[in-house]
Amino acid sequence: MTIPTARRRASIADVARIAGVSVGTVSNVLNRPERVLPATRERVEVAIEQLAFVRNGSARQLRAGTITTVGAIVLDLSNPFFTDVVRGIEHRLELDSYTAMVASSDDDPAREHRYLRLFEEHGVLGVMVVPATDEISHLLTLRERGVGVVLLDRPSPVPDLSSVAVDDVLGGELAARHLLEQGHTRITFLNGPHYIRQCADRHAGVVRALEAAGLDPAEALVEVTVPELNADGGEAGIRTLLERGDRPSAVFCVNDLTALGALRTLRREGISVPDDVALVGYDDVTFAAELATPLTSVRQPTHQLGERAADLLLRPPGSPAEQVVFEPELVVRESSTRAA
Amino acid sequence: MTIPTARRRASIADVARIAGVSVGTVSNVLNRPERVLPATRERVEVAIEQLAFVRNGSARQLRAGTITTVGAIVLDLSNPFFTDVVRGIEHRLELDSYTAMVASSDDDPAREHRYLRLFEEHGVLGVMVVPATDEISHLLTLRERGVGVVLLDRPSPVPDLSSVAVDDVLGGELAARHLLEQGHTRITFLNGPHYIRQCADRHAGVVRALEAAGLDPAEALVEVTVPELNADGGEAGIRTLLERGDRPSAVFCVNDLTALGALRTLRREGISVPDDVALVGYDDVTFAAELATPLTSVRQPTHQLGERAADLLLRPPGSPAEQVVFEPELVVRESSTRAA
DNA sequence: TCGCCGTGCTGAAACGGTTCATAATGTAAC
DNA sequence: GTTACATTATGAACCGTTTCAGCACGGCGA
Repeated sequence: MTIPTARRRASIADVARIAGVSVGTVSNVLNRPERVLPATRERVEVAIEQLAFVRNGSARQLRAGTITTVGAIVLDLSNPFFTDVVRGIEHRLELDSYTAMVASSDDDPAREHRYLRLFEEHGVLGVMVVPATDEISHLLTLRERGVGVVLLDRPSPVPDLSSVAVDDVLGGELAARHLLEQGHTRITFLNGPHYIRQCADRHAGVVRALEAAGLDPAEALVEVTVPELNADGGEAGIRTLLERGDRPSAVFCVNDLTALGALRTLRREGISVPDDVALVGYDDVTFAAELATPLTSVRQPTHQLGERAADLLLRPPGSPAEQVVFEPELVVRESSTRAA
Repeated sequence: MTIPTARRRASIADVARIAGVSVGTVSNVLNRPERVLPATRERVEVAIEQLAFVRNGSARQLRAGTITTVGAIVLDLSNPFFTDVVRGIEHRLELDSYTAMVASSDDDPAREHRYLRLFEEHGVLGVMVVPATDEISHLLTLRERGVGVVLLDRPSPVPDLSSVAVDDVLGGELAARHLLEQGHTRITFLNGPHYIRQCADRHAGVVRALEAAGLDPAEALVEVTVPELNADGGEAGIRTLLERGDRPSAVFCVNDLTALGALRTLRREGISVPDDVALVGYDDVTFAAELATPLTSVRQPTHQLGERAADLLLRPPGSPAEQVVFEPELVVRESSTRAA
């Protein structure tokens, strides 16, 4: 058992003493080396090395107010969508030597508040948040207190708050239009509840595509609400359909996990994808292309989403707010294209 | 365009003035409310509310030395294995109201160093690190300076450094033994290069299983080194085999992504899994169970890995170092069990 | 010789909390 | 009425930096 040496960390004063200079000079060596004579600088650097001196970030920040840290809160770090967004954020921050504190709220507003408070106490420059609920007044008051705020994956409801989102209506439209182009005249949509903005928007997109094709959504669209937005939800959705005796020809799933469950269940029932049923997912997760039947999916520019959010946050204070909306892209694979 | 109010954040002195008490009393309200008369406390709380006062974490930490932040560095946040580990860490930290700063090093030692320095400057209690290389002397010196260190997913090479890892030798053995029990007498192993510890260990496990079964590894084991540890690597591995005219009956893949590529390629060549070839993966990623042919895989206790690491880090200083090694578990699914 | 200027360094104030010795006040015991 | 003690509140010292007014010194022009 080793007793950790509880020896106090070396301070700038210790360095100054060893080097035979004043604390001000040590600080200059650290922050404006050009103001210090090379000979003096050398002595200070040797002392720093010798003491293994590491600046105390708290004192530094307290005095200088300098902040190179930002916060990011996403709903779920185990969802590839959000981890990709975070990668984009980190990527952009690195350019300016900023660093991110990352946390997941797990859809829990209380956790979101806890992390926001922590970030604020640590004096972050700003935060990027995927809000757990539609209630964002706390983010507005946070901003009033001087903390930068950028909404992630959610368009801002007020014009003076920056946000970065993806056009989910367009995403739904792309998916539906593709299926219509494949000759289908009736689309089954395995969707989540409409109080989730993404679900409502994607639904609106499907409706738009149907109307553009001269079809009546009341007839041409069958919407099935799945209990969960994952593979089990997809399985349940397909079973519901089959039990009603409704055998779809084209299925659009609100995300790839749901599509995965649908695919599995259709197969087990002896229904071939894409020969009997065309299937389209959403998110284009990494394994979508790797399935036995590669999955057609709507890809969102996750990396750019994060990069742009960080970009907006790092702009000089006083810059006008911006609402950025990215366009999703359809990636066509085997699951929706009947073999020639 | 809104001009952000550059108004200074309210300080504890402001609160004291408004409430008509001293700064010490405000501090007591915040930290030891039971020492303050309810009436006084009330007045202070009203003032806090009124000023929207938020403690300055830097000043707090500078003076009190109190630290409730820890750092975690993993190789790649977009790998589900690591995100699950991080979830475990967060889960454990939450019990004691600690918070984690998370970063990914991308296998880059320079990034690892940069984040470690940042964490140290911010006075973290300790760090949990999946080291990017075998070189860990910087972690030892970091610990000498009073920062807690726990190695993640890597057994410690020195006895007085704590670590949390999974027994990869056992994992390899479990996979191989399972295939042998299915009646196979020759195992093909799609593996990565042995300088990656996990690959070398899993190989050793396979050898152990073969020897235990009385087989000569020189004959019963065919190892194919794949160019990448992902689906393309798996595809390449299978193609190499088939081009040599070697049609395996049992394939063990070093991870699930590799297995995915192998599965896809075998299928395309008209080789059935599991009827013609038994297939086993490693990691038990979320979609392993969701494939058209659900994949047998070696599951690692990722969540526990993270929880335990955080646990070790939070122990009182001076606690003896511990090397924790978890046991992996085989999850048998269709891909390796020939239909009866 | 004197005054002026630029360079390099010094040392103390300030940042915003926590902590602790001390003061003020009230209560109980004798 | 005095002493002893518990309860609350006070305010100054302190944490380790950055910043900045000012000092020492040497060189230069008049």
